[in-house]
Amino acid sequence: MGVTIYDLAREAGVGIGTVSRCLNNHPSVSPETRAKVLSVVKRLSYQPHAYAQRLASRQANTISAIIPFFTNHFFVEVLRGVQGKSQELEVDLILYGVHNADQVEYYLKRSLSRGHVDGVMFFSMKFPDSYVEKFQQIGLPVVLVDTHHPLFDSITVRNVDGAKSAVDHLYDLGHRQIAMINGYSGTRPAKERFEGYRRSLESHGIAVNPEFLFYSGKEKLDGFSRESGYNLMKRVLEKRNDSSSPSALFVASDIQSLGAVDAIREAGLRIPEDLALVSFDDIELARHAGLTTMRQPMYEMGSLAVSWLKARMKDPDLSPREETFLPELIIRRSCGSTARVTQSPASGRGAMV
Amino acid sequence: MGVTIYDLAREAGVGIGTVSRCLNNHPSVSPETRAKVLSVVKRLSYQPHAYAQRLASRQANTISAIIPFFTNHFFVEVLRGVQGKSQELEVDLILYGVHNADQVEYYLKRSLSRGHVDGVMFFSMKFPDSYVEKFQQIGLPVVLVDTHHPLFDSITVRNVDGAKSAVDHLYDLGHRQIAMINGYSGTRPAKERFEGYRRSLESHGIAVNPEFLFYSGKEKLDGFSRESGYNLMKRVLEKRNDSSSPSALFVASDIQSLGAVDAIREAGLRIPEDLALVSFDDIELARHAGLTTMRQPMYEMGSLAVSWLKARMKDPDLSPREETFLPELIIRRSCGSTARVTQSPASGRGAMV
DNA sequence: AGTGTGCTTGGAAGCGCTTCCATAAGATAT
DNA sequence: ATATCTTATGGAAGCGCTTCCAAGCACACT
Repeated sequence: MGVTIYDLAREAGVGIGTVSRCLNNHPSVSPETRAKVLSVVKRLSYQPHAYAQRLASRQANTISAIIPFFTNHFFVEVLRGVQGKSQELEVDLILYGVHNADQVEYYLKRSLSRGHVDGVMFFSMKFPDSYVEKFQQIGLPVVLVDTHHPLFDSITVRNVDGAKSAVDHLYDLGHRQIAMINGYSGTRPAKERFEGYRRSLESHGIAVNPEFLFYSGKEKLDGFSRESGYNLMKRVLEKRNDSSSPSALFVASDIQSLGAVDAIREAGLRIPEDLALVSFDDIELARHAGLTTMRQPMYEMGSLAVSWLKARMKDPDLSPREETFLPELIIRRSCGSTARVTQSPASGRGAMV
Repeated sequence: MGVTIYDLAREAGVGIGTVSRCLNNHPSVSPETRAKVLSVVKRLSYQPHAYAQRLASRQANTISAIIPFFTNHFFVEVLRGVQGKSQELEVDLILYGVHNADQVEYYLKRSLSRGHVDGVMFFSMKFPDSYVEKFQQIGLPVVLVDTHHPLFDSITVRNVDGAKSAVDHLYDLGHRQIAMINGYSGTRPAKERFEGYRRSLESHGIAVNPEFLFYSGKEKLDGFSRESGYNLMKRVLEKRNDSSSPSALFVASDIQSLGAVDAIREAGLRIPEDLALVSFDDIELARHAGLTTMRQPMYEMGSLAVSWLKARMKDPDLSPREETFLPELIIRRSCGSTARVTQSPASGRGAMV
């Protein structure tokens, strides 16, 4: 069906080796021969057979990304970075979107299939221990993003420092009664973001008030959902009439913050006058909703993952690297700060809150 | 490096043909032999070499999606459908995200590479004429989504009918002065959505008032952007003090609608009391912002594209099919209708407007 | 015993490349 | 003119699989 290098060789009156060398820019081909072959290539509109190349050259020029799919916008943004860099580096990207836990194993197995991909990026989930050894054995490069394992490269965000900055910001605005709404306490982000909260308060000589801590249970998305934010906020508001009530809230994720906003409005309270809010992630909705939040450099993380993977493909014996990104405080209206940092019309405006 | 079927054959004391047959569930293998081989497969933790399989079997079991990347949420949702179905059908999905026009050709060429992919999905952009013939020649299946070409399968949305429903809805709510904010007039969506607007008005005996038509220029994203919505809305408001001013607006896209909302709030007007709004797309932000809009069944469109591609891969001589999806009216607060259709907490609540 | 039938099986051929080795043809040195 | 080195080339081998053909075997039927 297709035109092969044999056709090219016959047509150009040369051998297949020469044709191959022309196609791959091998130096030892005379200019005339090269020109002759390339003209035939054009004339027959030859297309190389990707899998034959991959089989013969023993590399796939393809990487896979195993990523929880579109549960929130964090991943969209990360994926953008991954895709951008893959393209720049001219590798194919196979997308494995995880919707439920079973799929993780399936995709890992699939990636493991010899020669299928040259490397794997694994996002935001616990890398199953049972597969660590398999990957090591086969020597298939792995880069972890937003998750960690000592034997693999990993790119994470500094949740502790980020959370501390968020709470510091509320403190600097004069707040002393700062509550926290968190996700499920068994998750790393929840633990680390609480730790940042704790450190900020302690550094200012404030003791953590257990009454001010609101954790979600081990529910859908580990509590990092709009619903959980809504429900936890209700509980915060119930306690409001007690002796000491919080004047500000640090919410562990933007998506929860959105739910919290709903609950606050229902109660007829104003943000930030009655309750100031700072959250975490900087998903797209946060910009729209005017949430002050800690931005994770998502695009950069995705992009870096691809670069690292490529590096590791070249030199598989590199020892594991780690990179941590520091979240950046994005000031919008929900915190009540007058110092607006972001100035673009789309973020400066943005509806309500 | 890896375990091959030769290793399996030697180890199990059978021939390579038999091994291959076991692996592929070929019927003519005795149960004992099969069991023996499979146990060896497990013991050596054999992994097939994807590209060798693909080379030998002459099919890639892979499809590619060429898609404008994350310019708006339409594509995220479509991609979700594509990914979900690909997984169900066990084909690999290569993602080609288009950021600028040059990449289209590059990706088409890449997909064309013999044996690389078994089919291509092409989204929301004009399929370049120069490539039509090439795909036909090679016989590589193509499915078009949100765009059209007579020689290929295509899945589109009925913009005209959708726009008509949107405007009908405003009419039913009592509005007679209905303006329209549109994207760049050279694009199909802009043309078709205007056509629906026109038909609705005419069916109610209302003449189209040129003063009520606001088109963006050929700017970024063909005017389907928040900025353009903001700017056009400003122009609408400037004209507001004239003799007859619109009481409602049909906006050609949610994203423009969001900009329009910004402008309306700046002017101190209320939605829907002073100005009712209906737009098009139902991106995620629309739900949050409480926009009444025409929902496109994005997930379904993506999913169907994969199904069709698979069908066409089986039977390449199918004549081109077309499917059109009818957008669905999603009533939220921006239109002022009291008949709430959507009741889920996340959509019923949702901030402002 | 002879012939046919259906089920299993082994392994060669072939998918379209890359790569290596041998060789031919010049170019340079002796 | 001969030896030596370079440079350019042809094509076999091999990547790991699928598939097809030939053949072995057991059994049944004349």
